Amino acid sequence: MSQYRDTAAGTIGSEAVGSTVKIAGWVARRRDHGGVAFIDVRDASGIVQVVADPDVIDEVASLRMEYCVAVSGEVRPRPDGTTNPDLPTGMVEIGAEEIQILSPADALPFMLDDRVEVDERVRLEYRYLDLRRASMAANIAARSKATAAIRRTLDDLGFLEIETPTLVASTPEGARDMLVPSRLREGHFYALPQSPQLFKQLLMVSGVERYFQIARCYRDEDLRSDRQLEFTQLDLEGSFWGQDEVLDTIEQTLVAATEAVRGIRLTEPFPRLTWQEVMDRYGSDKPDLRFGMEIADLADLFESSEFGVFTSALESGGAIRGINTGVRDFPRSKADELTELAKANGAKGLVWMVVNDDRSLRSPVAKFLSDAEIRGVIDRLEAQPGDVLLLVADRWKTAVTVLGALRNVLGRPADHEDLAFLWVTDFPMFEEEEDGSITFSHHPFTTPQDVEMMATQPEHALARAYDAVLNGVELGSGSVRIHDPELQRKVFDILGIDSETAERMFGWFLRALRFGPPPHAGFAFGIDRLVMILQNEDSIREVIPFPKTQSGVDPLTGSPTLVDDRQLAELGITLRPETRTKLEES
RNA sequence: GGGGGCGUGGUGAAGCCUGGAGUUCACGCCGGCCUGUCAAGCCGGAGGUCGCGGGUUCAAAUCCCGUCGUCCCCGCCA
Repeated sequence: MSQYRDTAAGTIGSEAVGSTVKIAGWVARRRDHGGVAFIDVRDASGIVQVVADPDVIDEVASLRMEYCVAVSGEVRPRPDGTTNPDLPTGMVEIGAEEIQILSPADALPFMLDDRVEVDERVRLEYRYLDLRRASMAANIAARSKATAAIRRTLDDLGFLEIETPTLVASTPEGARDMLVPSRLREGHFYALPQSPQLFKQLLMVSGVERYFQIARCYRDEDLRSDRQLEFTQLDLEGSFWGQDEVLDTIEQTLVAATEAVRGIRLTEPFPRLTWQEVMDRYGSDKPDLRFGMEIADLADLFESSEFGVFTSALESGGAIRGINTGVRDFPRSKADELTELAKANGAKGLVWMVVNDDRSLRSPVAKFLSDAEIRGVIDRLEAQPGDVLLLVADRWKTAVTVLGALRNVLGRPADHEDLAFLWVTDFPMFEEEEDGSITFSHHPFTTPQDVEMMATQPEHALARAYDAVLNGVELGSGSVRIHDPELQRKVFDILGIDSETAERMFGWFLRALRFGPPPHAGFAFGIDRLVMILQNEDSIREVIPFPKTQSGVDPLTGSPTLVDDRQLAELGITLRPETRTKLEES
């Protein structure tokens, strides 16, 4: 196998008894009994127990945790009563004949088992040690299995894997660009791609027809447990395609990745729900379908109510919606906490009700409601004694999103043992900004479902855009692209982008659309997020070997760093005075 | 930009609310004993500017203010 070893430690079983093996790896544990010592040697394949006599092998006394060693010896069965059923190699042990210390290790900054949760900053500072832990090694392996399965699937379907540039032109739309100064053109900047979007569309114009890429993407926005400055997407595009071909193909990659990582075969096709439907039923465009607690429309029950909060909401065109959160303790403090949460999500207030044994209600608003209204709510929400009901009367969007947020807080499973994939289709074409202006909800190259509607009632126009969702997490999105320059111009027009601006920003792309572009559609989903959930982790950082902290710092390498003034000079860059001052102060 | 949690020997925690000597527990580290352990065991030892700065007080890990780091969330993320 190599000069250092001929056998993988974790693969040694009873069938190897009697043979002489040479293994190499790290000292995971050392149990020194004086007259005999046990050394657990770990390599990438697993752990095997080495037994050594300190009187025969001098090295035993100096072995410490995480020393890198090579051991040769005879595989033998463990004596009766000393086998270890928790270890795949637990029926055997290696009687050491020679132990060679390949390299020693300093005392560890933290223990490499999963017994205690070490501060993440320290883990990142010594990430190479952190990655030796079984759970992290498993995450790395799972990620590799997932991408391999995706590549296999797409290769079988005839896709070409094609790289696109990572030094690209900055565009003012979308997320903040990560910028790279140009030395050859002083004062000019490249941007790192937020996605290969326009390049993959150009490849369609080029006649590629089936493209994919496992692409690194960059967005200079604030970090979260599911967001890093750089992340990896499966990016994919197909010519002569509509939505169905995209969804079917992406589904195959997700099925293959899940099977590779979890060993389970998902049921296809995944549920497909429209944006309107998931908003109405779950109050989110990325609903978690692992639990019910669906939102009910209660407006018709209160049309002639005496309760002003409800009637005024309805009179102003709003909605009254509610959820049944089931039987739970509901002290005043909980009610206050949920009300705060509702307000933080934009609601004016939250109506809570607890169903009494006699099917009356314990609620601050009970006295304003008629018996018929109370019966109506209980029936509509299929409430039983003890159930806690939550109602919001507000603008439709506010009512459902608030209840959606409450639903997640109250019902979401703690882990990702179960998997609930779904498609959300028929997204709105545009959404309204806080200042009332209109912006695209996907990206400006998305085909509208109805051109007429888009022009006359853009706020109600739907797009041929769709998202993949898993366990309440947005995996990714895609759309049927515009391949008609005239239609593209209309979309820019509605967005308030005049033809001069469009020409300046995307002229090179619009020109390509004048050379016989095929109809095409595509998708991209986050590999990090997918593997995170498949591996039952709550942070994307657990499946990224070398991630950054929330402030964008890598504690291992210290990046980002200051650079030499000479380097800045070559780029024609001077730091702003206020920046210099800030740096000098710190 | 905003809200919240955390910061105590190398690691993890308790102590903080209700101020009174760096106190405790587990892991690790160093030394010793030990021939069947697998989180080995037993005995002994070393190791801390309680993140940093300021304030209150006779006295601050503990109370107050600021600051830094980190995590979670809102904004942001076509």
